[in-house]
Amino acid sequence: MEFEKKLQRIRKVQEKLASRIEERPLGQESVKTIAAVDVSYREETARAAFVLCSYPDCEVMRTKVVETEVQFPYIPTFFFLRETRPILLALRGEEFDLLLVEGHGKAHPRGYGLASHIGLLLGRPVIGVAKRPLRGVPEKDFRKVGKAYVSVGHLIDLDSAVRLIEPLLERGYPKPLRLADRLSKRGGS
DNA sequence: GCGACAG
DNA sequence: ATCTTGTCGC
Repeated sequence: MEFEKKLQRIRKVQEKLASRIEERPLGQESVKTIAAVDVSYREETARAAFVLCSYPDCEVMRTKVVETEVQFPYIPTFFFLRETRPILLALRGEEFDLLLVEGHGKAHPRGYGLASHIGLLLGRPVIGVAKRPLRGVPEKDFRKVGKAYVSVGHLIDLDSAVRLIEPLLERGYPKPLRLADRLSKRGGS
């Protein structure tokens, strides 16, 4: 089956899974720890960094870096195919009240981006945070917070996501994600 | 040929 | 994301 045919099949899956995403308020009081994950690449190796911080103080409590073989190329709106594996590996055995993922959640053409997928798989609250918006996405599905485009991943609503992200802004971007980004590039190894 | 989008 | 020095622009 050719490439475009496979993508068409995956589009259907995304639309189906999107209906399982749960949006609901998440109070700041219930968040004591917040985690962030980001992935960098070097040849055919994906390196995922995990950072756990206290909330809202944002003191780093723990970090981790893992590496795995790249499984998929980057295809806009199918980003989750490329980063799900390395991210799940980095999150294995970790605990947190809320997770920040580098990439969109509901702010996606089919309402199902990487952050949505990770949230559904984990069954934990997740917020999608990206540096740029995707084309053709309803403005109501995301919010510009500082320099970041925030959207619902899973088990949280947009207003709660925005309120929870604001205290973490540093130079316009959530500190935990900046740390994860830096760690995935020049940490360990 | 046209258009071009998370990382 | 990654390749990469200096340079154009706010």
